[in-house]
Amino acid sequence: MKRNGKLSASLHALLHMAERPERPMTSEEIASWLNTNPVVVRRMVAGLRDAGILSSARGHGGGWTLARPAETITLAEVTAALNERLIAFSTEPENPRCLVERAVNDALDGVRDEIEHLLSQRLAQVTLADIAAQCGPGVAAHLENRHAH
Amino acid sequence: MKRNGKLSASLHALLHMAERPERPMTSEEIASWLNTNPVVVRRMVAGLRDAGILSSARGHGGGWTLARPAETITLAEVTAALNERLIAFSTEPENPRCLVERAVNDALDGVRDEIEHLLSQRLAQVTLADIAAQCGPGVAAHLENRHAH
DNA sequence: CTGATTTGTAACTAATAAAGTTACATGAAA
DNA sequence: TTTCATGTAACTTTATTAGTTACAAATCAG
Repeated sequence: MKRNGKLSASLHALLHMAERPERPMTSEEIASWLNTNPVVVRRMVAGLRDAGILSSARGHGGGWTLARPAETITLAEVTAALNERLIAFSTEPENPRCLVERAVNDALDGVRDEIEHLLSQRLAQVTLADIAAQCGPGVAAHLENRHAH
Repeated sequence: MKRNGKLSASLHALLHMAERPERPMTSEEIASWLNTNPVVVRRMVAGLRDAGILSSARGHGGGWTLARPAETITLAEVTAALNERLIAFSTEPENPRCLVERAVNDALDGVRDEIEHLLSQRLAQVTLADIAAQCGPGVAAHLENRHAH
């Protein structure tokens, strides 16, 4: 998995699950799609389970399944469940007593809050089903070609 | 300097320069404000010089000065000059032949482009002078207190 | 019940990216 | 002509992230 690739990787996994909602998928399978290993997958999607987006089952025939229909899962929810900070600039003070630094960081914090809010709104407009539709109308008919690794 | 702290640090430095536009400030001085060292400062602000925001002078009495008034320098320009990517999620493909992954990354790329544009618009509304004004009306009268390290 | 299978997690290791450092060249002023 | 400053390349250090190993806990098939 690429660095800072958790959002992309999670969505990738969720979409494959959306294609076969009836069948639980193991961390092992998911890991092979994402070029990573099962433990990383479990760690990554643990938040999605806690957020009620996925359910997991242990043991024989276990694995991961969508906890609700793809139409009801927005990218905003997925993003929030991952606890990733998407806006990258730091506003940690280097010297808290400097008023100039404080003013700079306050201004940047304000901008970040606004932009995170806008980002969240924008991500809330897209569901997993919307992206699945973008895979092309032929995709549903060619399941076996979707992962030609 | 903190990680991903270049935007904050650069603005911090620029504001101190805006306070004394007549006097060139050395990389050494700036570095001490930012808790870092002069070479890191030079590297960081090189882009600001190239963008016409700062001018530099070598030798005796040299250093860095604002190339134009603080009222005309927006945060958007500063951000662009730093060549930092502020939206942090990766959309590098893990497996380019997977249509699902492509659809996910295309969607995310679209969102990122939109948000980066909004961010840039928002940052364009704020000038260095605006932030200086936020330091409080008393600041100009107490220059010596602004860096009580 | 027992063994196979799968998630859950802690602890550790490796890779990567970012900042810091050293070294030295270049240019300007005293 | 010495001192002070930027400019930059090469290298080192640090912090973060991903990857790995190891093992416990749960579930199901037989």
